[in-house]
Amino acid sequence: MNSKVKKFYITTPIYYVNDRMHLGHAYTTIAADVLARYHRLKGERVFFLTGTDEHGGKIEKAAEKLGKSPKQLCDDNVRRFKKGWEKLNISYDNFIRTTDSYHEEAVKKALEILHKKGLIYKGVYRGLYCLGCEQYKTESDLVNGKCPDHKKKPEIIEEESYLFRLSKFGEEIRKKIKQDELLIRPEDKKKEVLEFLKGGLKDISISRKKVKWGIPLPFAPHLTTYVWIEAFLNYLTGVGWEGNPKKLPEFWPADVHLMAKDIARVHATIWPAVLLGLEIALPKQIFVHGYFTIEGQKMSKSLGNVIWPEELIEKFGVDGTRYLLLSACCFGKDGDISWGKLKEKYNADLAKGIGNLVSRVITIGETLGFKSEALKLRQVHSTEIGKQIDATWKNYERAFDEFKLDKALDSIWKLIAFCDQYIEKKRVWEESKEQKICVLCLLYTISEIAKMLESFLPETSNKILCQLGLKSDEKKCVFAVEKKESLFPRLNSK
RNA sequence: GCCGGUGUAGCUCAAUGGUUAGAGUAAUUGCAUCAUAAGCAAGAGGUUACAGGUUCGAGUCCCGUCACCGGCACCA
Repeated sequence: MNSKVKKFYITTPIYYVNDRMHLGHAYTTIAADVLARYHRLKGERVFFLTGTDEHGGKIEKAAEKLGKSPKQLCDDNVRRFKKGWEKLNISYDNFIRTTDSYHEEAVKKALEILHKKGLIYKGVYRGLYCLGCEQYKTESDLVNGKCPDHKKKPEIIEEESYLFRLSKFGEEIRKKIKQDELLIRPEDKKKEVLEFLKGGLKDISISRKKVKWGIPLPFAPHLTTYVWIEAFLNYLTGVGWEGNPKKLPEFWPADVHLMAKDIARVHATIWPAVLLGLEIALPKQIFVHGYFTIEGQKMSKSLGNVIWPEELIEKFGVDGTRYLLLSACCFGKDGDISWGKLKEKYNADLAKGIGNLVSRVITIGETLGFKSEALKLRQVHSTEIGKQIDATWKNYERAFDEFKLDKALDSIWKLIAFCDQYIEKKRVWEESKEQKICVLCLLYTISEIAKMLESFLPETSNKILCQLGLKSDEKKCVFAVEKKESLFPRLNSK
């Protein structure tokens, strides 16, 4: 393997499989896919990891409710996740399940190491336990000192427990985050984490006595491992780590862990602490994106305002869904969506934007009989259109470097608008001396747009290149245009 | 309650303390007819949540209030 080629390792969180795939899962994963595709396009060696988190009390309970074994429940839901990712064109390199034996084996080794180093020690966990919920509660869970679900006062229970010396690493982690050795983006999330770390970290219990569905602790097999501790390790085992800190996978450290804001804090505390404990390099970056609200309200099943990814795909198509989610807001901030707004944007940007542009240019190309029409690239470079394309590539790449996915899309759409203006200005549908070269330049620009779209809308990108009948080498492009069906049919009122 | 964030055009969002607060979109008007009735252009649209303060100058900094969002460690 050529070590001079840059590598890019990106992860999504592993999703908890107690329920089906929702919009948040889809958003993170699509974003990760776009980034992975972009870096592949740049010729980098890319590894894109996603997967599922399958242990823990919640799964145990959900399975019990359905009369299934936990493993069965996981298998069923994993199938649904994978189907969803296939539908959305997610180009992951590995789908890890925390029940995979290679993961479990490596986790046990890691725990042994931490135990031997004294970073895991035996102690007692004291907590408020609600017999009704069969769960420990925090003070903030309680209403008037009682469990809100069972209206009962929880009991104080002590149980044998193994604790991880998280407290030992707080200061070191704070320094690394402050100095961007562990980069947390956007900036406000970094601030939030730093503020939290100021107060220091407490040791956490990493064993569970009452949860049976989990990885047994190697030094106390009657207890299972707390899910976070083992789940994080997927980022290592997913690229082939076998539990030896001296033998790290070639893709480690991760270039970026992508996630929603709810789990940013644990990723910025427990996970780095585990790595420091194992003396393994920290990931380079944690990138945190926001949530979607629906018409200003939190999405929730009880409000009945949930938008499922499948519904989006049905209405807007796969690429429509990918586009609408990523362009809905500034990547890294919260966004608000509604069916009305989504439809408006679909029509404006996809049907009337890229769809109509491709349609009109292809028609003109066909009318002119472009069955094998060559354009020498040097004929474009010095023109206004060539300059525009160069500028667009620059903006596009700059946006990607800063994870501004919405800005990258913006830059493409500016080029689309430029093409429409150009068509108008040159009146390219009319016969003239420069008509042919103008249309060829437009076809070329559209082929460049298709290349830029590959990361975001792989299917559309393909369809465009197919209609252009593009064959190219370093010096020229040859077009054999053929009109096909609309890229994004306009949606009418409904 | 504590910690952090957000609040800018009808909607989605921009704006290192420095011209007259900008884009896109929607609506309006004019032009165009290659195109999925799509395109181009123009005007209009603002008490920057509210109230005070610092400053020659505040959307930006400080104080307070309100609204919304997230986190608060055994749910993951």
